[in-house]
Amino acid sequence: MYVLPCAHAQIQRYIFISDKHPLSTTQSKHSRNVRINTKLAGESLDRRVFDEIPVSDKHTFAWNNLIQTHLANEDFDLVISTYRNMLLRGTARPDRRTLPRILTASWRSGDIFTGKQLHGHALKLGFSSDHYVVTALIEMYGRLDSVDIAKWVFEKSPHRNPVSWTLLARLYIKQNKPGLAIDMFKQMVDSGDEIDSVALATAVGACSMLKSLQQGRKLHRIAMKYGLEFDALVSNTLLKMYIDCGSIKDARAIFDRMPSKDVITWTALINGYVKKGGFNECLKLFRQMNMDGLVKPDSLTFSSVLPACARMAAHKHGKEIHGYLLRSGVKLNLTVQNAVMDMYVKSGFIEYASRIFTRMKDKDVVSWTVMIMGYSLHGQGEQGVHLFCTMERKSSIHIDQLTYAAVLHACSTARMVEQGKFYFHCIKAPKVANYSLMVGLLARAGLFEEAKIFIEEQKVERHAEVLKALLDGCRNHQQLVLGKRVIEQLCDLEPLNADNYVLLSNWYANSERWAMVHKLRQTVTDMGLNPKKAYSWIEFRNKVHVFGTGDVSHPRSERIYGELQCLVKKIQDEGYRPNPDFSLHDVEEERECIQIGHSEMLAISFGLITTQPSATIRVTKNLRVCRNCHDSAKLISKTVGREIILKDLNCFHHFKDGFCSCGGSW
DNA sequence: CTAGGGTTAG
Repeated sequence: MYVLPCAHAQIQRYIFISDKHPLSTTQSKHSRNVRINTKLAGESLDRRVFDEIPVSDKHTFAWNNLIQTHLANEDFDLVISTYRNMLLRGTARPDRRTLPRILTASWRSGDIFTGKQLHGHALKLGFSSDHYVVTALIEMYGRLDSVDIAKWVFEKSPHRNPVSWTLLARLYIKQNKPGLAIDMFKQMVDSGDEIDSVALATAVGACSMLKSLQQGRKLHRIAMKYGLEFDALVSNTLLKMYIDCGSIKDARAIFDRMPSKDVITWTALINGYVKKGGFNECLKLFRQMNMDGLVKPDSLTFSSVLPACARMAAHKHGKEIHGYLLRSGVKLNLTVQNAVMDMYVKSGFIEYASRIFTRMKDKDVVSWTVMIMGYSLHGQGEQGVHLFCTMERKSSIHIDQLTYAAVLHACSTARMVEQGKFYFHCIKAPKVANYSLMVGLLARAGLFEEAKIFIEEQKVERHAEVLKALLDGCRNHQQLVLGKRVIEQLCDLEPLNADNYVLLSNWYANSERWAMVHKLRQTVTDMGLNPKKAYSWIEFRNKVHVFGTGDVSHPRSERIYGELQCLVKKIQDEGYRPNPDFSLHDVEEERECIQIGHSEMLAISFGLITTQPSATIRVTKNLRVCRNCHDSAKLISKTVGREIILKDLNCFHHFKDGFCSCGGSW
């Protein structure tokens, strides 16, 4: 730490003014050091006061420039030592442009001691009402956790300006008190002071935190009144505010009205659509942005659009965007690389993801998590657990909830019950997702008693997510009695979720209790609920072809059904028999439909007739694949000699040579 | 020659 020369005793008095001065509380310890160190600073200095330093603008200008250079290089210690030398030489007085720079250096290097000395210098030099010096002081105290002093300086300053108001509002935001930040802004408006775009944007940002659409709209009106609505900063924060407050419609409205949009504008809206699940809209926007050609996407834009591809498993779009990313010259930072990796994992190309992962020099916790989860999703649980161990051994990465969730998932996939328990106990404050994974792990391994005890002990029986994990186990192990109990608990817990009644209805249908089936169906209709519909899709020639259950709307329907009938006949000749049990099936329309009309089979059939022989078929389904379709797909992969990759709600099924990567549990 | 600001991945 540097100690600044405090030449005159008077200066020290300015720093440590009195008991009432807010600075005084933490001072007593330091004041002795100051005196000792002041002596060390040099004999000659004791005789010199700021007043005796000649005023020479030319010299001060030179010092300021030197200081500015060091500041730009982030050499904060050098900034402070240069200032020290400036004082020791005594040929140039610090001016109102000098102090803010030194103050910046002091907070940037976390040095409040120097900051407080500078405060003294500012007073002595007569800058206590200079805007730049005062705001630099407020910022310094605020940044160095002396919020009360920052407020004190603000209150005592004779002229307040938008910068000082904004700094204070930001202090409230940092303390997670957005309401007070907005109050600050309102006071500023009421005080009649001029307001500017940064102040307004800060207040709008506080609305984002509050998620208050009402407050946000008020600020929007103020922005319009002051003619700041289409200031780049203001309109971008308004756009983000509408997204954070859940109104993508308002966000879109301001976007459409903005006369000029920059990369942040586009990225914010693209991201807004992704968060809402509007993946197609997001891709459309990304395309439009590139077609317009006025704005180039940056790494943040790519990091926003890639997850949309991942979530849709739109591998062709994803690959295309990856190619565009490489050609664009955008820097491949960790975030983008992780997003690319995840896109490949989620669209079925685990081997591409793995290759990128291996070549990455720097990996962070997200990179590892994506890859561990990736292996698990693709049925390679052991690989995932192995990778987790490697990570623990090789790097000092801080493992968080999501990483543990990934390794628990991998243990579940690999049926590694003991390891799973071990990792679960490593989690410091487990979340519901972690409990669910643990229940899923036990249930998948057929340890239903243990799962029940676990649920009771951890008191998580009131979480639908946990019960659904248990139900998945029941489904895989055909535990009809327990399954029904779980379904009833689910109906109890989520009475407005139509899917639970579908489960129950299917259970009754299986035992041919049609009265109950009709009653449940009536209940769903009466409550105005909509059970989920199943559909599957496949990309072909840059178009997504979507199929519903029993869908005959596709132009090539006849051919699709013909091919399917042919294939089913073939596998039946080889001994395949469908399973009549649909008791725990979770889509009603599918239970009723003949298996040949299930959406995943239609998509697979379409894939088979449209692609090269031996090409891999990639299909995605929005819900879980049905057991009969699953078993048929295994046999079909063998009959036609093709790999079929089917992504469903929970995982990827790689059907090849009559086997599936999921090992029969999903 | 000086001050406060907006978009990103599991």
